[in-house]
Amino acid sequence: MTSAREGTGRVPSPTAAAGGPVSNTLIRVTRLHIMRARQLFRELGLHPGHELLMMHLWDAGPQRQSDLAAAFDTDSASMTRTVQRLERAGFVRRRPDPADGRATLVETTPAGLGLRRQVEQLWSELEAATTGDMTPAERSTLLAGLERVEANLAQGR
Amino acid sequence: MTSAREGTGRVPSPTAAAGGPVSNTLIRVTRLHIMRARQLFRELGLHPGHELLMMHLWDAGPQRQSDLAAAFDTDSASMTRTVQRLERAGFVRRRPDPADGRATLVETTPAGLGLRRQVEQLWSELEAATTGDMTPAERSTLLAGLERVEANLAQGR
DNA sequence: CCAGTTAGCTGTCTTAGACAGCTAAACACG
DNA sequence: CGTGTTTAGCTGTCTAAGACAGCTAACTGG
Repeated sequence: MTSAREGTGRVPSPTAAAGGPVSNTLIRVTRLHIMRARQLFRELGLHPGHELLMMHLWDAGPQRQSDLAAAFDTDSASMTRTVQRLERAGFVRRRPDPADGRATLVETTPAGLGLRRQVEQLWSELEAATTGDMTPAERSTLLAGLERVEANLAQGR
Repeated sequence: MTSAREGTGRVPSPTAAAGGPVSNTLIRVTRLHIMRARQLFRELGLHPGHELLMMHLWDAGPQRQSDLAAAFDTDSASMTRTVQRLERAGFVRRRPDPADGRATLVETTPAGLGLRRQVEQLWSELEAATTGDMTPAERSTLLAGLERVEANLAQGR
């Protein structure tokens, strides 16, 4: 492997750049992370991503579906069905927005609220499984790097 | 509303999830990363994940489906359909494994090979969009952190 | 009041992953 | 040699996500 980087504009093939690219590793890490999350939350009856929606509701209180769709950067159609699934599972309920006859407010049910402790517990376990062996300094370095990446990817959308 | 495109895309912070919210940030980064990848590869007719399969075939040559399933940590049924889709798109073909009558070898077609340059180009663009503003040192710090996380998550599966 | 916009729902399409059941080939062992 | 087991792959079914189109009902601004 030549340490000399070619300045000719040809970027070295990612496949040849063994172990190199962040994207590659990020994809692998992501896969593992989501698998672990799925495994942790499945026993609560939550599908991956739904725990985030529940956490949002716990934090922010009743929300209109349109706000939820915006917060999770998805489509109102997708959010409709996600909320329906959570409603069927008994974790959220909907009621008409008194301030706007078109809108519905989504809020947690008591059953959904009862999940909170467990979800937060599992969330901590997930975090521990992810960064458990890191020092606070290492963790915050990683976090800073991820936030750099986030800012990079968020720009130019 | 249907738009939701103007949303911040930020997944709300998980309560007071004590500790380092690496998981949270990872999820947000992942979402952005996959969206960018989708956007880049869509024009080639590749769905997210398929480019990885193609890269694997380019690097490793013809592979049995069972090996592909193992390499991508999925099951043979899913791999069957993924390969069928890529076959329908004309990027791979299958032929019986001469060494084992039960197995089929998956290999790139000329059309698939013709994609290689473009995929590698896009892959570089993705990498640049991800870490473009980082110094090599920062990039390798991030990579090391991600690999730590990968090792953490891989253990105990 | 009317036109245009917004909120939400439904239908349809494509993809993904999981799981079960099936065939056919390979293999191991008595 | 034959028989039973394992392996490779396909198909069907279920659930879920995301995109897109079309629709109704409600709100809003002129």
